[in-house]
Amino acid sequence: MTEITAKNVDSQDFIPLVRELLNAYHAFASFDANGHRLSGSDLTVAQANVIFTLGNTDGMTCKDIGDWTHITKGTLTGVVDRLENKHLVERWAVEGDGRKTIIALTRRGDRVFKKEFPRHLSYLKERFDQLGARDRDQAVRLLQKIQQIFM
Amino acid sequence: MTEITAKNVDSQDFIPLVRELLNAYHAFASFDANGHRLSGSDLTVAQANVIFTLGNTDGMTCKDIGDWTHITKGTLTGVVDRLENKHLVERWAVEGDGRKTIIALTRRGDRVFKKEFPRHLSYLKERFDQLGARDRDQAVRLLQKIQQIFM
DNA sequence: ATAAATATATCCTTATTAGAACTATTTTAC
DNA sequence: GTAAAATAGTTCTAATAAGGATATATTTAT
Repeated sequence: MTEITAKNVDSQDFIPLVRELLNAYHAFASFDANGHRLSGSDLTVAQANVIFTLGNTDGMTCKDIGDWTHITKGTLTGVVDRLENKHLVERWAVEGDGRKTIIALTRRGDRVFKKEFPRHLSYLKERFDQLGARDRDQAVRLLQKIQQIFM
Repeated sequence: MTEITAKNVDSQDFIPLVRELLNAYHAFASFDANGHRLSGSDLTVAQANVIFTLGNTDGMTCKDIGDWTHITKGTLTGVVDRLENKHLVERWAVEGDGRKTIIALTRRGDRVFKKEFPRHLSYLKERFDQLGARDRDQAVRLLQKIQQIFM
C-alpha cells in the first residue's frame, strides 16, 4: 500500500524544515552551553537561564519562570533547589494566594546576574553580528509562524 | 560603565531571534514528544529518533547516528542499550576498524519503524500543512544561515 | 454555600543530556 | 617503523527533562 507517488513525496516536504530547525537549535544550544561552561560562573544552562530571567525583576512565580524558560515544573523545582543551595535565589510565599511561590534573586544572585548577563550577551553578539538585520527579522517572523502551527 | 546608548540597545537586537528560536523549537519538540507518547509505541523521543534514523539503512556507526540525531556519544550508548534490551536494534563489529560498532535494526525494529515512521510523519504533516511552501523554503534557508554562524 | 474543577508547586520515577576520564584501535608525523 | 595524535565507543557523575501522583489552595458552577 502507500504507493510512492509525486503527491506522497511532496507531502513530506516539511522534513527538511524539521531538520534545519533541529540543526539550528542544537548549533545555538551547544554554543550557548559552551559560553556558560567556559565562563567560570559555575552555572549550568538551566541555572543561568533562570538567573537571567529573574534579573531586574522583583521575583517571579515558578509558573511564570517555567513558561518563559520552557523548563517544566518538575524540573524547575530541582533547578531552583540548587540555586537556593548556592544562595543565588530565595523562595517567598505569596500573600493572597497560598498556591504560589515567588522566586527572587538574592543580593549575591543579583551580583552574578550583573556580571554574567552582559558577558554572555556579548559572547552571543559576536556571532549574531554575522547575520544581517533583514535576515534576522525575517527569521523572527518565520519562527513565530512555526510556533503558531503547534498551538 | 557600559552606558545605555542607542548603539547598545541596537547591539542586542538578536535577543528576539534567540527567543523565537527557542519558542519554535520547544513548540515543535513538545508536539513531537506528544506524538510518540500517545502512539502507544512505547518509544521515547530519543529512541524513536534512532529508530527513524536507522530505518531503510544497513546500519550506521554510533558516530554517524550521533551526528545525525544530535545525540552525544555518552548519551547514545544508553539509548542504544535500551533499544537493544527491547530487541529493536543490534550491535555489530566492523571488520577492518575495531573502533567502530554498527547499530542496525532487528527484524522487530524494522517492523516498529515501518509502523511508527509513517504514522508519525502524517501526525506532523497535519500541522506543517498550515505553513505555505514559500514560508517553509524561506525558513529552511534562514535556519541554515543561523546554523552557519555557530560553526 | 458547597461541590467540582482549576491552579500551583513538590515529589517520584525513568530516561536523557553533556562532559570528562578511560580503553582500544587506527592514522599521522617524522 | 615507531611515537604521537586522533578516532570510536563505554563508563561515570551531576544535572536536566518530562509526566504522573500528590497536597494544598483557589476559583467556578450551581
